Amino acid sequence: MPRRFLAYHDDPVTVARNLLGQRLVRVLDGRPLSAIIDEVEAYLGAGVRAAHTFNGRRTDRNESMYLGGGFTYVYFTYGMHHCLNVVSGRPGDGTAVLLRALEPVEGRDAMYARRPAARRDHDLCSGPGKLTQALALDRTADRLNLRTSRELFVERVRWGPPPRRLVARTPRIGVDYSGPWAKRLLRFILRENPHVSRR
DNA sequence: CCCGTGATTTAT
DNA sequence: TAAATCACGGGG
Repeated sequence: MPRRFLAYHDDPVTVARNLLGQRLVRVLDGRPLSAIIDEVEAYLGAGVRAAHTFNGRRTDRNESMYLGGGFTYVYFTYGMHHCLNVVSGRPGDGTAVLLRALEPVEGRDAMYARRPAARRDHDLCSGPGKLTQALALDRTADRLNLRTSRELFVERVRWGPPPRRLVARTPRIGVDYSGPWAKRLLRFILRENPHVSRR
């Protein structure tokens, strides 16, 4: 399976673009669940507000963000939700890409079982907390190496980023507190698909 | 609109 | 040590 095609050590904007349209695979009880990556956000690292690594912050929670490209950073927030990031850059950079929405492909029945509130396919993974619930990802999935893990990895659907005309850019969701950085167009969406967050 | 829920961060 | 915050989701 082609899973070493992504240059995870690139900057987070490049990694974000390259992840769009690729297939995220989660193996659960020996069975693959898979979904196309439709919406991502880039988090630029230590110098930039809105990043968990702002000001070089380094704690038990965000340690994996410094591991360098290809690792996972899964954090717990609002007392009940987990969010999945793909770490980018070089070790120490503290940059990452937040996965915000997926289009379910394989194992939708298993996803519905974990997402009682979902009524239709586009409810399963249309948000960062929803997709971790659908794919059974929590802090135990933090610090995984996507290049070698057999439980979580990205499969190549296409070389390189999608054509630019198929990608929309907007400000990131939920970072209004971070001043001028909140306006930057760091959210990337595959155009014309219903599987995005904030429907 | 508002609230749950608890780890992390920030203020005192 | 106490209070506020939070890269959210679900139900009105």
